[in-house]
Amino acid sequence: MTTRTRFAPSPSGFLHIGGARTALYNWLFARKHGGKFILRVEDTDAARSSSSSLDVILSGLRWLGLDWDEGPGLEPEGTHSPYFQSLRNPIYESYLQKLKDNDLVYDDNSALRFRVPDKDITVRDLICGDVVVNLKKTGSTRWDAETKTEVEANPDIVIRRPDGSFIFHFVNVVDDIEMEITHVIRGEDHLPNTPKHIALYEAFGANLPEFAHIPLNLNEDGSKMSKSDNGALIHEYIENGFLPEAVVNYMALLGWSPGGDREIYLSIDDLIRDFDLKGVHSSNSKFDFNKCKWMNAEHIKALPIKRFHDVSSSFLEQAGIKPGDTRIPASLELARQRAETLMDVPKVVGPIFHDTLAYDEASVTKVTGVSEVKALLLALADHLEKNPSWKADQIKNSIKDAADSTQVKIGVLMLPCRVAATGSMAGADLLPLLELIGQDRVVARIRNFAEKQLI
RNA sequence: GACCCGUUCGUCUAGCGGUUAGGACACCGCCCUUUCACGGCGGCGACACGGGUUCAAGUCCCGUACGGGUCGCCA
Repeated sequence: MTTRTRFAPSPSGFLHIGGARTALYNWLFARKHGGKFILRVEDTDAARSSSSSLDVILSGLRWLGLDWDEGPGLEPEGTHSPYFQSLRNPIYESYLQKLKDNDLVYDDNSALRFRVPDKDITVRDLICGDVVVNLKKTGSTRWDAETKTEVEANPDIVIRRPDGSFIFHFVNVVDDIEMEITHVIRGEDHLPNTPKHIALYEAFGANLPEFAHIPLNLNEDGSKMSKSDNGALIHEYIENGFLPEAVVNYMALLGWSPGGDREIYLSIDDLIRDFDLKGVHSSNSKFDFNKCKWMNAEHIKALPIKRFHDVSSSFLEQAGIKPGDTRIPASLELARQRAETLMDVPKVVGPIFHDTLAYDEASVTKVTGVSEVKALLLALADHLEKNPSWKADQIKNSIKDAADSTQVKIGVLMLPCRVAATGSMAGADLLPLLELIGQDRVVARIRNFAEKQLI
């Protein structure tokens, strides 16, 4: 039997990191087993659905590289079309009829309820192990959040609203049966729902899929991640210059481990090969944005220059650096060792392209503290101006000469030179950077800085 | 409140009854670099607690504490 997994988001308008990770685990599992990954839109709640909010999810999945074999956006969508729950009502009606035929549903104020069996139901979860629940018992009381008391409740679950629309548990199970899903991999928040789903499977006489409930991702303070939290939304990663492969790498390791020390997966194929539900934890994890950035930097360092160029171009353009500029390739080589995200790239290479520098205050203050700095810089400018060959090693010689003539160590000149020429004490390797900026501009900047910025 | 899941450095984790409890991020220090980084080396730092079982327990069992989840005509 072919392995079939699915990701079933509601079109909320956001692709949350937690949802993305759920999608990733389903995708990895399907790819590992040569199976199919199905995307299904759970839009039974009409009020929350719109095409634009779906686009956010689809584009986020595409950006991550999580391609689906059946689902929206495909032509044709697949053999179980449609993949929007709002379009599948006839299917739900026929399944409802099966329940009616067996007297398993009844009317309750125009809503329909499914008779829950009075027996222990065992969820055989691939990650959490066996979980046994009696729905009749646990459902007979309910916690009222407002009064903070237990109240009597009807354990039978509502599967259809008075307006005829179906409820999540029902459609979820029906679709998973119809779409021949073999492995239901989803957040642990669904674990308590699963006995209900199993009761429904049994009522339909359907075979159970395998269940795997993955732990939740929490904020750094242990609270539940919501869309307003730092790093919570996939499109923030897109905008902030993250590489999809780095985000995938980080997400994969947040709740799963291949065992051993391996962390960096530059190749998605390696990740697919190593991925295993057995390595998924049963405890929640906290999201560490810092480590995610570090991982992104690792991936940037390993990027082939061509692709680094491609993924950086939009960030360079935003900073007013034109695509065809011949200085870009050399600039990128300078930037790659320093960039944690692609947003850092224009910051690092900016001084090569722009003459108007925003002098960093702390850097200027530091330079001001160097004794006789103005005279040093003017002497440096003179030596650089006389340089016959504007290459990195020659530039170094000029700086050395300037240091000799002013009787300081070369190290003393480096910082003022850097700040004068680039605006900041932090930046790329200075000599090649100066080479790329060009002799006239470097000299002019140093003189200008000495006259205008230093009092 | 009931039910369910969980608990190894601050964080992500390795560990599958016998380990000086390993790695990574972050942090600190040193080296490399007459610059910024990268890199290298080192430091700090954890088995929630209490009972069992066992010659031996982070590893198995039971409690307690703590964290999370669920208890909808949301998904």
